[in-house]
Amino acid sequence: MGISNELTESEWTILEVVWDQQPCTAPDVQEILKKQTGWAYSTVKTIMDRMVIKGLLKTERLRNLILYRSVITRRQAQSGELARTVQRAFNGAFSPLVEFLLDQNKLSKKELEHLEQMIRQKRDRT
Amino acid sequence: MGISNELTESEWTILEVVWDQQPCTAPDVQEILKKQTGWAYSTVKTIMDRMVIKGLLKTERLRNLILYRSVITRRQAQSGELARTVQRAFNGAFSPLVEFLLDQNKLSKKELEHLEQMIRQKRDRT
DNA sequence: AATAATACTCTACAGGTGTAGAGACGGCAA
DNA sequence: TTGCCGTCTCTACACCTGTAGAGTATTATT
Repeated sequence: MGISNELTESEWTILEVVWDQQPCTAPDVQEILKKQTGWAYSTVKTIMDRMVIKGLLKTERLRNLILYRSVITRRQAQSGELARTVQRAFNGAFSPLVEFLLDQNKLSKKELEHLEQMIRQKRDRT
Repeated sequence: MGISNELTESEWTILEVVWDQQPCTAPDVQEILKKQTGWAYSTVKTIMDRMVIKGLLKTERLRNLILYRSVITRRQAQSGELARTVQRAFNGAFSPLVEFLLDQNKLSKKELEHLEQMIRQKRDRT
């Protein structure tokens, strides 16, 4: 069913780290994000614990440590985010979204070629 | 520069109506959304006034009425939403997004054909 | 064993969002 | 002119999110 809740900016930030490092502790995450965000330890910990409550992360105790893991994969998160965007902004239809991308010149010539190839492959196999 | 603030679900809901009806009053919008959302008049009005403060809507007085208009176009809103999604979930790269769409089989055969054609056109002209 | 270091827990608070009731105000109908 | 109706304004409140300090517990060090 994918993920239904919307992820906040902070949650994405945390998840990126967790996906890379899991299982990991809150201090690990804080250390890694220190430079990028300037968050204090309690900040990171609070967000992570709230994410556990929301079912975004799960924990396991190891001695006196708490190890965090992500419940959803990066792919699931991407999928969810995209689905919501498409739902909200493009009224649920994917194709207009792609047309929109093309229209806005968001893609380079190389990317266009690449895509064309992918589409052809896909099409031939459908 | 596009729109920088993120739109909430409610704001999208309101904007959809305003884009269709502008200039329009808060009671207009409330009436139209009544069935869909069940929002009371004050709810609609409050959201709309907050949107004015945020610069999403603008107002004009006509007699004792307040007429609302959208400051941003639907296209700008879509663009902003998409940009944010791509930034957050796909690390800023558009191409992986489209590949993702293809991978997930989000597009029908017809849409694929259509896209292929569009891409070819685009490519030839770039 | 005493102390330092580390990680965890509790509590707090400001600002944003969803939601809306109650009251004020200005035109229009009787 | 008086009252009613539609519209607006003010105020409120609960919940979520960002942010973090202070205190407590547990482990490691000397």
